[in-house]
Amino acid sequence: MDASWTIPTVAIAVDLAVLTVRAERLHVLLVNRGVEPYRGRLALPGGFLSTEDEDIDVAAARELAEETGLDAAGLHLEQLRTYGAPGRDPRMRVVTVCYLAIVPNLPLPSAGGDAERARWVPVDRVLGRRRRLAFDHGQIIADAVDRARSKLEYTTLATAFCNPEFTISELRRVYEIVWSEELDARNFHRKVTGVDGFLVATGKRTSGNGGRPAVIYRRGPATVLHPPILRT
Amino acid sequence: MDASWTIPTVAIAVDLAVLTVRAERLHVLLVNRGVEPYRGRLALPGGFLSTEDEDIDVAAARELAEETGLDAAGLHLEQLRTYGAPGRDPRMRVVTVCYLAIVPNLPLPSAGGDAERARWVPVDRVLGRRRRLAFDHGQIIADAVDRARSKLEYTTLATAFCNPEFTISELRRVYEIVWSEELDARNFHRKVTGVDGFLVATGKRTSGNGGRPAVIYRRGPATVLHPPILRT
DNA sequence: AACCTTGACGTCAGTCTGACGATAAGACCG
DNA sequence: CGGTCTTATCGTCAGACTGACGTCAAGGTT
Repeated sequence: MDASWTIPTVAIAVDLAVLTVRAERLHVLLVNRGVEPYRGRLALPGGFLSTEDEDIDVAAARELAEETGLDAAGLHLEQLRTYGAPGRDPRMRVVTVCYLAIVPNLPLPSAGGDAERARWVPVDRVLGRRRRLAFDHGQIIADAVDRARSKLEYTTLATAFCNPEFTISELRRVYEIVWSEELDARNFHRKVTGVDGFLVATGKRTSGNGGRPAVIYRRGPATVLHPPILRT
Repeated sequence: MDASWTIPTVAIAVDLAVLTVRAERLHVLLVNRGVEPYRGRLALPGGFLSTEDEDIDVAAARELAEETGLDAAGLHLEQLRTYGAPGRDPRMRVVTVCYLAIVPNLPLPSAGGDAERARWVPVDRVLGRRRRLAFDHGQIIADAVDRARSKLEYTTLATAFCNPEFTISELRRVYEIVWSEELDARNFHRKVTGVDGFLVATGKRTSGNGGRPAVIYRRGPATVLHPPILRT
């Protein structure tokens, strides 16, 4: 470090891996890139900091709102990892702070600027190398799915895939689809109702679905699962 | 975003939360800051990227080597989180990518440049607000300790606190000290020897410690614990 | 040799788990 | 209206796991 050394500065981007369960499959939100590099390829939604002073978490929430039209408040949004290998963007040095967002199966309000290019893509179609994504976004999605899968075991994250009110069956379908594994409905019911603060009964019941009406729950105050619900 | 908008760039720093167990307590490596801001305060070791092209993971390994004299190869080094609130550094906008390093209880080779100012500080003295650290480093240490505590449950991370060869008692002391919780030696022995690929016996035994010699183990190929070793 | 210390292994009751049976409560269909 | 299908909820039971704790092994110390 000689006397003429100055602190190097780089561009900071924020990318989002937005996951949801729809049509019995795990999906990730992707956009078609309209500009070089990787023009025409699918990519994670994201962008650069809007100003030099923007908080990173705020930038993530802003991008989520811009790309999905959803308000970040109430949705699950957590930092995933930062990807900073040189050369991952051919234009310039970019360090990307990636976030994992979990949203219920809501219709994307396709109004708004960038959101029109956004679409849901099944993750197995992305991870199976059927499509090559822009940058290192394939790896990022793999990391995001790994994180989500393992957090289902130890936290109440699964409720973030559900609407505010949901049944135990809906919650079980989340586990089954994210894990790609069938679960016994009776044992699952016993486990989730046994965890203190996981589920809160609303008193309401479903109707009209054919079959015995299910009790409708809301997510409880717990954030970690004691005991955990482990994969086999 | 008007036409004159240009991509903002910020300074990227890499900070390290290096944890070890020594003298029956969990310690974190801290340095005395020699420059403003926060001159004279304790801070996490770290620094800016050396060049605009340096990989972030490489920068973390380089800082670890510079500050501890240890070779990052063989040590546990994982990304913890990125802290990017504006104003966390009063000089300029800095985004810090933090890493969690776990090292065995080795004497710090105090040779080398920055390492002379580095010292081990018990984490409970830091977290108890007994000392105010520079920047948001107190929060970062709290996050690092949380991560370490919870990874002991589900991964083989505890072996990273041990020398390459260790006994089950030494491993148990790691759990007890990191968790601040006493564990039954007999049940612990049963659990760790029951996990496939966690421990590999070397065939050697300890001697001269007073008491029955202990079998010496080496870490096995497993990285996750099935079943986990849960806190109460 | 008696005793202390630490490690390794056993016992046992209570709990949790997975596999699966039984019942409840609706829709659908003749 | 009763039979049947579907889905939800509750129960049963054997095997695995857990925590609490006893026993023996194998070295030092006095």
